[in-house]
Amino acid sequence: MGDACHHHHTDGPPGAAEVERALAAADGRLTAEGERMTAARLRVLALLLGAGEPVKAYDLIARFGEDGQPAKPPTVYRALEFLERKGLAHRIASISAYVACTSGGRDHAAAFLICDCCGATQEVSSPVAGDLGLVADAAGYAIERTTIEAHGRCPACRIAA
Amino acid sequence: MGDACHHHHTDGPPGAAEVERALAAADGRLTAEGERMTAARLRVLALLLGAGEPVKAYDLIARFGEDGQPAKPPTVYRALEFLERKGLAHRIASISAYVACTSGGRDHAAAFLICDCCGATQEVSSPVAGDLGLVADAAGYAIERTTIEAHGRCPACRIAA
DNA sequence: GGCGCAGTGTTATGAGATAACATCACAGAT
DNA sequence: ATCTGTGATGTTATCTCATAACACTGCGCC
Ligand SMILES: [Zn+2]
Ligand SMILES: [Zn+2]
Ligand SMILES: [Zn+2]
Ligand SMILES: [Zn+2]
Repeated sequence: MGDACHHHHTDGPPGAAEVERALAAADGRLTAEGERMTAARLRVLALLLGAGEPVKAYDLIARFGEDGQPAKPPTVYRALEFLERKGLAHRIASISAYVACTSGGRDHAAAFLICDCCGATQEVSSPVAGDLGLVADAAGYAIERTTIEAHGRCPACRIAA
Repeated sequence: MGDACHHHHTDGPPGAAEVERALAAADGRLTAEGERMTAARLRVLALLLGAGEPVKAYDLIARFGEDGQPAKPPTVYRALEFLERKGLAHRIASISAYVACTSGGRDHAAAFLICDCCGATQEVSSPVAGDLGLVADAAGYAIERTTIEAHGRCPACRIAA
């Protein structure tokens, strides 16, 4: 990101060590659950974690090969679907991008604050989803998943204006 | 819609008379505001109102001509952009579809309850957006627009299962 | 009547995502 | 050790969604 301006956000991409730890944790957890954390899935998760902000699917596809070779679209989309299903990544529908989960939980409703200026994105564990559930209940709807995204300016970009 | 099942929702498409009234109201309001409610814009709004549920952009394109002639994509996308800007229509990001606004207001944060079974969609004037605003404030974000969508089953489809 | 601006028409292309089918890896059963 | 079913991949092609670019038009304004 960083299209509109070039501010850098404070909680930038995590260091390689942090990424490695997160990858190992994810690998361990899923393996324990009987899931197969394959090379492609790990690679996509590594790219998402390394970015620290939403990434477009075709950027993942382009960066997929360690040697610069791109992947075929289905490879990455399948990995994304798996990661999303397992709560390790989220799709941000309003910008058609994907981001690594930062709230750890396995299967959870997430909400996002997205800076349209620098691209910084924060996953907030939402009281919001709960509220939406109440509204839905009142209307008789049985909710299965939610998309909650707020766009605006992060603290840094508000100042920089 | 109605892909997954064929239940009919209660508040189906509004009758032609209702559509006409809504169109006239929109036309009047925008003209009063100095905006130009052109033929293409009216036509797209009419299609959205007539459907009474979310419609894909390319369905609008296909149905655009009264004689069965499709429109060119930019024609419809421009109209949609205008209608959305004026608060007469909304984009549902999670399904890439568009729907006529049912809550009248001019520029407002909307939330949606969407039935994945029959496609019925309800716009709820959201206390949710307010909550999200609070969360955003706490994080220092200045919110400009929100995307709030809940997927699940409508009352009718819950029963039909 | 010359200008500026908003809206349209048209062509082409970019960006996002999936269908379909062949093949492969692996765990558990025989 | 083989068989066999299931889940994962590789590969090709295609589909859906959306916009860039540029020429042209209608209209209010000076
Ligand atoms: Zn999460
Ligand atoms: Zn920012
Ligand atoms: Zn609305
Ligand atoms: Zn339904």
